[in-house]
This record gives sequence, structure tokens and C-alpha cells, in this order.
Amino acid sequence: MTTVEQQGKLTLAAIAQEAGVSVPTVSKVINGRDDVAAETRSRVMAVLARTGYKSPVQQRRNLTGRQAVEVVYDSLDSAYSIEVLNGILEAAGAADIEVVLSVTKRVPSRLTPEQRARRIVDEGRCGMIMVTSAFSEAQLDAFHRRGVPTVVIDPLNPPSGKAVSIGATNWAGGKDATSHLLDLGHRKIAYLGGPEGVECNQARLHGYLAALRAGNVAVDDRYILQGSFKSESGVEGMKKLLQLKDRPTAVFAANDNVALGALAEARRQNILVPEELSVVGFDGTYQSEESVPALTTVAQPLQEMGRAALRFILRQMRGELLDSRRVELATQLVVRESTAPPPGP
Amino acid sequence: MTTVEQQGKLTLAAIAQEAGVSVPTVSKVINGRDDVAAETRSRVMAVLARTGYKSPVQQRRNLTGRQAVEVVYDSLDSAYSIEVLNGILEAAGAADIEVVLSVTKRVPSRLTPEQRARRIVDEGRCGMIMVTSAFSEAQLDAFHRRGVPTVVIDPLNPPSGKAVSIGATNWAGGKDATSHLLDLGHRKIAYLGGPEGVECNQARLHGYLAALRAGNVAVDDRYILQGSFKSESGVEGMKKLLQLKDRPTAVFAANDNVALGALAEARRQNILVPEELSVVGFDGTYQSEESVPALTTVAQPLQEMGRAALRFILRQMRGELLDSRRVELATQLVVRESTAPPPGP
DNA sequence: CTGAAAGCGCTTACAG
DNA sequence: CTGAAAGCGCTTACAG
Repeated sequence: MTTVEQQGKLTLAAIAQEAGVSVPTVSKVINGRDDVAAETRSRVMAVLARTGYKSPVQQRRNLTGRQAVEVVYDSLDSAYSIEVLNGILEAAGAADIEVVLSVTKRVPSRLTPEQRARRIVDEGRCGMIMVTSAFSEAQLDAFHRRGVPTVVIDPLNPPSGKAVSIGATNWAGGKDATSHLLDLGHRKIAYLGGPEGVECNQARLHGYLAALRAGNVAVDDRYILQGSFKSESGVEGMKKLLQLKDRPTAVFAANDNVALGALAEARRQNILVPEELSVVGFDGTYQSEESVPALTTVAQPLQEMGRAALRFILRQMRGELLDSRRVELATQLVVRESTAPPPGP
Repeated sequence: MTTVEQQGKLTLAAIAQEAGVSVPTVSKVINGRDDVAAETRSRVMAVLARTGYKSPVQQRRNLTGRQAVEVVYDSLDSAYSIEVLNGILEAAGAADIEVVLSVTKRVPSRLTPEQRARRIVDEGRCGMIMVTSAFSEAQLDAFHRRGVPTVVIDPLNPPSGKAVSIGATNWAGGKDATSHLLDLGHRKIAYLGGPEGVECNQARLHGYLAALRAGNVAVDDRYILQGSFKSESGVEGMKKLLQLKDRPTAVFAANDNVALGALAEARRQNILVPEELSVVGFDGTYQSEESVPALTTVAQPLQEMGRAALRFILRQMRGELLDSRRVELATQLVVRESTAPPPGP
């Protein structure tokens, strides 16, 4: 067999010989420098992965510590984020992997993407999970070059080939929610949207549009609002909708927070839900269950998304080939008390 | 002054020059080899200590590998836990310390307290923060013996001398909430309690009792219920209270979740809040603000509690003496829409 | 983009 | 015991 595997000494020189390149070239690959041809890089990376090369620093670290995954949230401020986090923690606990958590919005990093990537590699992270996080292509690229598996859950920007992206079937979920309202007899259905540029919000909106089209209901632009994923946005949006001369009889909200805000505003204006107005949310967090009336919503498998993210890291660590760079887990419409047929004329 | 301290480069060569020996000799001292004269050794050690020499491995660890604090939650399932976590993350980010997060309820550890403590020390944690976590005295003792600073936030069991304990002024908060209701004219005030054995719940209950006593209102045992900190508990408790012949006109709930559950049940039974029933919560999470009616509550400085926990770790790392092993941060009554004078007879 | 060459910081083997 | 010399593993600067 090959020289490298026979003799136990794993040095850059051995890797270089095996890969048919020079020692400096291997060094560059390991340090994520960009002046290496893609083909050369992948050949060297393959040898590194196969032989399980560890830098002296990593070797020493492996003696005591466990593997750790870096989890980065944009912000940690909703039931959504906790549920995903619980899924990650559960899968990490089962695999005996540490979770190092950080939040970018509250504590902005002074480091460049390149420095952050280097730090994370030096600290021996086995992978990286970003949750609803805005990341630069440069950042993903830095992890990719160093061979750190990266998974993004519900990315704010469109998915990149450099990371695995996990989400739910937002389009299908949006379609289901809207179809449910159509089936109840609603024709005047509003979409109380989230942040305009965000992928998953776009997908939900297009699911809504698709359902309307399938139901032969004309789209009314006044019924389509943009906002944020916070409950204030539901309050504000609801105010606008209720000022319209031709009010909608149903509202599909971009997520549960927005739906709960809409519910609160309807209540303040003494509009009965579901008798006078139906409301559907998205997410299926515990809050949707506890509200009065209990919220009809499109449940995402949030914990499962967290678990899946960690499992993807594990599989990439083992060098398995992934069938797909983008995974969508199924949503499910949960009908509760906030939806009913529209009021008679 | 000396050469070493002027130039920032701390290498074996610099140490050797400073100590007036050769590089190999310094190397031997650092590696604990015994073929060095005692006098030479101590001279070299003195320079090493004075200059704070670190091996390349240590240097790199210091540059990139940061200190880490272990944060252990009992469970992560409420706005309360997120807010505390955000405080910890913020202070940790500011101090450039990593947060390694784990949850015990969902992922029970197979390790003994002793093994867990050993692992945490081996992994070089600079401290340990436990949040509303049940911990054994053995566990705290294991950390204590190894000199790992430990802070417990809202401990489930009574505080131990082995750890610093952080909480809010639960007793005073309970008293404030109840006094507010008394001031509004209520005399029939229920306490919708949390889990019976838990410290902070006990303190809130006793604050409630103290306020009643101060207001010359007799305690009615039928008005004091025990439950959990979850909203179902508020629903169940409210059902019981509303079945009483002599219903209370006001409810002080052990926390916001319970209060929200009470609000939901009142609504289901068409009881108007605050016209027919006043409700006060405890915690002051964002959920209390967003509910309809907005909840009057005793706000805890949850983020500040998280920040304080991390700051205590830092101070103990620096070897500072602590003035106190138990800290209570001030609560504040926030009056919103869910409280009003009792209905007339 | 690649790698020969120089260099860095530390360790080891060994002559004195 | 000490340190000059050789060596190790990695990185850096730069010529091609």
C-alpha cells in the first residue's frame, strides 16, 4: 500500500509525497490560503481526510477535549430559535459533541471573515451551524477551503454551494395554509408577510400566490404586506388591513409571531376570531398552541431541523458524500381554533 | 531595561540571552529534564516567569483558543431562559469568552458528577454557570475542589456555600405585586404558585403572605395553589379558582407563563380582565408585553442576571475576593393593563 | 499556481 | 552540566 499509511508518522512531508505535491503546497491547503489550484487542493484535502492528518496543535487537543460544533445565531429571540437550538443540543448530546454558541447581532465580532474562519479551525471545530444568519460568501468560502463542514438553517440570503442548507417546505406550507382558507370559503385572503428579502418569506408568499391561482382567486395587491417576523409587524399590518374599505376575511401570517400580533390587534378592535376573521400562522411553536383562540398554523419540524443540521455535520466529518446540498423537511398544517368559514354577507 | 521586555518577541532564544544560557538549556528547563544544574534551572525559571513565556502551542491557544465557560440549563423552554442566555452571551462576547451550552433534562449525562467535573476541568473551562438547574452537592463540591468558579442562577434547591447564587428579589417582588393589588382595593387575592419546593417560588409566596399580613388581610388557604412554571399550570389553577363559591378578584401568578395561562382560561370563560379579574405575573419577559391585555408583572432583570453570572466568573478567575456568595438583583413592578380595582358588589 | 530555498522556533544527540 | 551542531516540522517570500 501507500507509504503514508504504513509508517505512523503523519507529517506534512508524508502528505505531500502521497499527494504528489510539495510540502509548502500542503501547508497552504491546511491554512486555507487561496493561491492553490482547485484540483490540487481537492487532491491534497482527500489525502488529509483519508489519513486523518492533524496539526500538532490539534493532536494535542485531541488527547483531552471532545469535538465541538460552532453554532451561530443571528439573534436568539423567539420560540423558533429555542426549538431549533433544542434540536441541535439534543443531537449533539447524543453524539457527545460540544455546542459552542454565539450570537452575532448582539455581540458583533471585530474579526474579519478570514480571521473568524481561522480561529474556528484552530480551535478544532468539527463543523459550523448558522441559524437564520446573514453570512457573507467570503465567510462560507473560508470554511469551505479549510474543509469545515457548514450547515445553514433558514438562510437569510439565497443558499450557496459552499454550505448545506436546511429549511422546511415553505412554498408547500404557504400553499397549504392558503388552500385551507380557500376550502373554508374565503376569497379575500391577505398575506401578512415577513422581511421582504428573506428566502423563506418569499417561498411562503409564492405558495400563497400559487394557491390563489389554483383557486381562481385574483391577487389583490392591497392584501399583500411586507414587514418583519416580529409580532409588532402583525399589529401594524392588521391595522392597515382593517382600514381597507374591502377588508379581508382571512389572514395568512408569515409566522406565528406575526399571527399573534394580528390576533392581538383584532382583539383590541373587537373583531372576533374566527367568527369575523380567520388567522393562520407559520412555525407551530408552543406559543401557537397556548394562544386564545389556539392558532391554526403550518408547523415546521424545528427541532428536527436542528437535529438534521448536526447530523449533516457528522456525516461530512465521516467523509460521506451528501446526496443534496439543500434539504427541505415537510411542514404540516395544524388546524386549531383561529380559522372558520367567512361570515355571511 | 532588559532586551527581552523591549522586543515583543518571546522566544527561547530571547529567554536564553536574558538568562545568560544557551537555547538548548532553556528548552530542557521548560521540558522538565533533569540534566540541568539547580542554580541554572532557577535562574531560567525566574526569567520565564517574569516574561510570561508561552510555548508556541500555548501562544496559539491564547491567540485563537479562547477561554470557555460551561453553561448548563435544566431545560431551555421559555422566554425566561432565552433572556438569561442572551445576557450570558453578551457578557461572554464582550470578554471574548466562549459559551459551551448544554441542557440536562433533554440529554441526560451518563457521567457521574465526579466524571463531569473532571472532564470540565480537563477541557480547561474557566467557569461554570448553572441556570435553574438541579445540582447535587457532590457536583458543586467537585468543581469547588478543583477551583472552577461556579455560579447558579435561580437554583432549584437552596443555595450552597460552594457556589455563588444569583437571583432577583423574589420576596420583595412578591410583596410589591400583592401590595399593588391591595392598593387597588382587592382583598380576595389568590397566589397561583409554581413548583412547591423551588426556592424562588417560595420567596414569592412569602412576599405575598407578608403583603397580606401588612394589609391586615387574612390568608385564605383555598386561594394558594401550587403547580409548575408552565402556562398549563395557570390554566388548571384558574379553573380551580373559578369553581370556588367565593371567587378571588385578583390573581398573583408565580410567573408570566402561569399568568398567561390564567388569562387564557379567564378568556375562555368570558371573564373580563381587568374589569372582573386582575392578574399580575412575574418575570417581565417580552410575552408579558405582547399579550392582550398587556400583563402587569414584576420584571426581573433577566439579562442582567446572565451578565452578572459571567462577571462573577471573571472576578473569581482574577482571584478577586467576593463580598457575597448570594446576590439578589432588584425586581420592578411594571403596571400595564391587566390590573384594575375590583368590580363593585 | 507551484515549489526550491531560506527561515523560524524548538528539540535532540553528543562532545567536552 | 553545558551548549555547538544537526535536525524536525512547519511557514514564508519569491522566482519562474
